[in-house]
Amino acid sequence: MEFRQVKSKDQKYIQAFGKHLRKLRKDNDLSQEDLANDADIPINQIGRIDRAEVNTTISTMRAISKALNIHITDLFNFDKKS
Amino acid sequence: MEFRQVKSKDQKYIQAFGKHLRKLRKDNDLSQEDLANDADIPINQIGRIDRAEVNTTISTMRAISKALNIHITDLFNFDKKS
DNA sequence: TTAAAATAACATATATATGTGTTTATAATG
DNA sequence: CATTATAAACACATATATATGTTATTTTAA
Repeated sequence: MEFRQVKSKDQKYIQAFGKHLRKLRKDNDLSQEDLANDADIPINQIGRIDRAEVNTTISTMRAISKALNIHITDLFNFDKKS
Repeated sequence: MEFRQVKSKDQKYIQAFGKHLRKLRKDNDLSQEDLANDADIPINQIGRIDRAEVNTTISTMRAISKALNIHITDLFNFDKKS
């Protein structure tokens, strides 16, 4: 598969999303593995979202937000303007 | 493909998401076709989201929220508790 | 330098996004 | 009521991408 980034025109947005998720995770002192375990998703998937390799789905976002004990919309709080 | 629903354990959540999207769309007096045109996504896709046939992605949600002139988080406002 | 964490590089099943055409439902109108 | 138009649902098919898995390499921290 080689190094990849999401192809979407929303690449920058998805990068910001990943960066924000990483911050939320680190603020909680969680490793990718910790969060993956808590959210019950594969370890690698967290890294892939962090690095904007995927344009993830509602259910994955929901699993992550639950694991972080935040509302799903908090995952988008990096984006203060519409 | 026959009648389908998302298989995710978040099926109910995704149904609520779709129902909420339908309300937002109708509040703006938009047909599925109108919204699809504004968001530059296929006509059918709006209906599929409405009916919870898909577990949609960030980029699709973003396209829709832009077309509705709302913030992406508003698509989750049906869900007041975490 | 050792261990832990994260990145990368493969591969694959399943699902999203898309497209086209048909059928059904809803609304408007003569 | 019948008819027409519009909107939405349904049924099929397919390219691409997400989610997943495994292993190896690199980075970071202890």
